[in-house]
Amino acid sequence: MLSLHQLRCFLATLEHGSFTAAAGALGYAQPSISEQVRLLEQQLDTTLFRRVGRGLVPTEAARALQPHASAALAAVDEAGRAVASVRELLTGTVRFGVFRTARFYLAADLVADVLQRHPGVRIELVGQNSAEVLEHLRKGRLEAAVIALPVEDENMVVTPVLRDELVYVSADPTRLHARITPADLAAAQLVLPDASWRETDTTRRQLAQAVQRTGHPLRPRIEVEDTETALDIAARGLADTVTWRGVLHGLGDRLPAGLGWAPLRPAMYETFAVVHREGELSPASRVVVDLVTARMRGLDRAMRARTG
Amino acid sequence: MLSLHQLRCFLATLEHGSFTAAAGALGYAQPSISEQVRLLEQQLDTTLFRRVGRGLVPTEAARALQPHASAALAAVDEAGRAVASVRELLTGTVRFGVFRTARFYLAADLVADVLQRHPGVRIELVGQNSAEVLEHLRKGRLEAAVIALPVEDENMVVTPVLRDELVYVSADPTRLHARITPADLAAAQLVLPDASWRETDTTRRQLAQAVQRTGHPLRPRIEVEDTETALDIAARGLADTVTWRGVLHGLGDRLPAGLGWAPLRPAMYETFAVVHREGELSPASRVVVDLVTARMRGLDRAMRARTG
DNA sequence: GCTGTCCAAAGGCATTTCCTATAGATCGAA
DNA sequence: TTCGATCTATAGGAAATGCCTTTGGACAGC
Repeated sequence: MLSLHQLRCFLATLEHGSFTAAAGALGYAQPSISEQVRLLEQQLDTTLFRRVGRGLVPTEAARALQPHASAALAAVDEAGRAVASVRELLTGTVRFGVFRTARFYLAADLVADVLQRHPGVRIELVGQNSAEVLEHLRKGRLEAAVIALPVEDENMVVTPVLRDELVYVSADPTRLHARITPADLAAAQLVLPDASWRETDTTRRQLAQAVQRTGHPLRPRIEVEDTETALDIAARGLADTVTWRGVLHGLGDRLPAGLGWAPLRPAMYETFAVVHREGELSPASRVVVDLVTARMRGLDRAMRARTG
Repeated sequence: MLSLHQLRCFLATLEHGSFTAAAGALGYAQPSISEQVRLLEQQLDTTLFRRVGRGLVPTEAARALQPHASAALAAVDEAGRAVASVRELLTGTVRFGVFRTARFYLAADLVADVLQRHPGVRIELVGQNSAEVLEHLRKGRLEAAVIALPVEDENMVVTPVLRDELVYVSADPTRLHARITPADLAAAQLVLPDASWRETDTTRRQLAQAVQRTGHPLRPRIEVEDTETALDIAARGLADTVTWRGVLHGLGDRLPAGLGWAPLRPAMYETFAVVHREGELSPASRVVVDLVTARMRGLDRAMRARTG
């Protein structure tokens, strides 16, 4: 089969006009070049140079071959550069898994950070739900992610980065007394997000367990997909909801007007962790992992400070 | 150094999703593919596939590499086809050496013939002069040619194809008596072509030898480069000239009006031969050699018939 | 005719390539 | 959970390839 090396030797010979000169240019001995070109001629079943006296004269076939040989070498060159560019994070796509409500914690700031450091890259933040993201990690479709614990997989490196607390949210101040108990939750008219993931979502399961201990099922009056939709509905006074303090913190003044919150007792926590498979992480993922870790931990400190 | 084989293995792996499948497709054992891809990763200093469980997941680097790898393989493929196409005479350039006045013998018909049989080829008919063309042959810049004898080179295959006779040409009928002798030539006002080649041109040398035997030098009154110019001048009555019967034959009714011709005594002949180096001739040259041989021999027969 | 230059051929060493066999890991099904 | 099928990684050996040095032959220029 044709090889790049043969083409290189051929082009050098064409350029320098002799095997000897080509050998000099490429740093080989003359017979090596001679052999490579002969092999090429044999494989192409044609004569590339007429051996006349002590010189070589390229044939028509050689002239026909030249541009394509150059193109092949150029493509390989370009290939190396393209890969290097991905390796150096100059181009390419960075994929990172996130839990559904990550946007309230990381917002666009994470993306801005990455883009500022690596202006050429594309970013994909993928993930509908922590369980789904974990599955992607297991299947290798994602290298790293930030998701809610627990992650029961010994092949994963799990780095907890933020502990958040579930709070009760209502537009009615009278319902925001000091301690909201599971019994209160069971009695309340609730709107809950993550309709499609209610079977696997860890928040749902925590809530359901706590309420069920009171002898009642968790039966939200309204189910929606999106956290913000749930908050909007709560703001209209149609139902109360629960959400993470981090979400309220992240929304800031974009929180629908009129909403207040109160802690649950016993408190319910969710821990988010940066997760990736054991072994080497690609530079791209490394960058995002570090940024996310730093941001989430900063947020964690900020929220604890406010509580304290 | 990056090799095509590595790229082939890489692309097959990418396409089939596993080393095993790629090996099956390429007809190798699985470890061979595995090794080639590992080598490629090593040389590119990057990971192309994440080994996850029993499958492979291409990385961003792999996606960046793919189009360039394909381009390289395509270029090589194209190279092979281009060479094959030259080999099969579908395209490419046919270079053929001709003596200066060949156009009067072969005219455009030769070109038309070649083009009709091989519509893709380019044709170059090069040559200022037989001596110059012979030199090109010796240096290997030309594969084959049709030139005037003698060719004193034992490495050349010489095939005589046409014998032509030098004739005296004048616009004055009184000077066209039956036999033009060297003495007549010495006395005549002559216009001769091939001014630049008078030292090497075989016609000139033959003429000069014959005239010098009469004790006079050959001193043409006028010298021009082109045969047709010489004939034009002769037609104006400014001087007489000599030329080959084949030229008059080839010009046909494009011969300037008013010119007549007479044979020389003793007669002077020039033999044209198809000449090429010993050994294999490229298919392209073979075609032209055969065509020229046939045409010139046909012309030779036609001219002898007219004489007889 | 002599000399320097170039291509071709031969022999030998080192590397690469490819194979088989096997071990380790994982996934899906029983 | 276990078993079997499937895939990758590794090891070791055989074959092929690549490259070198040496040498011979042809040619060009002095």
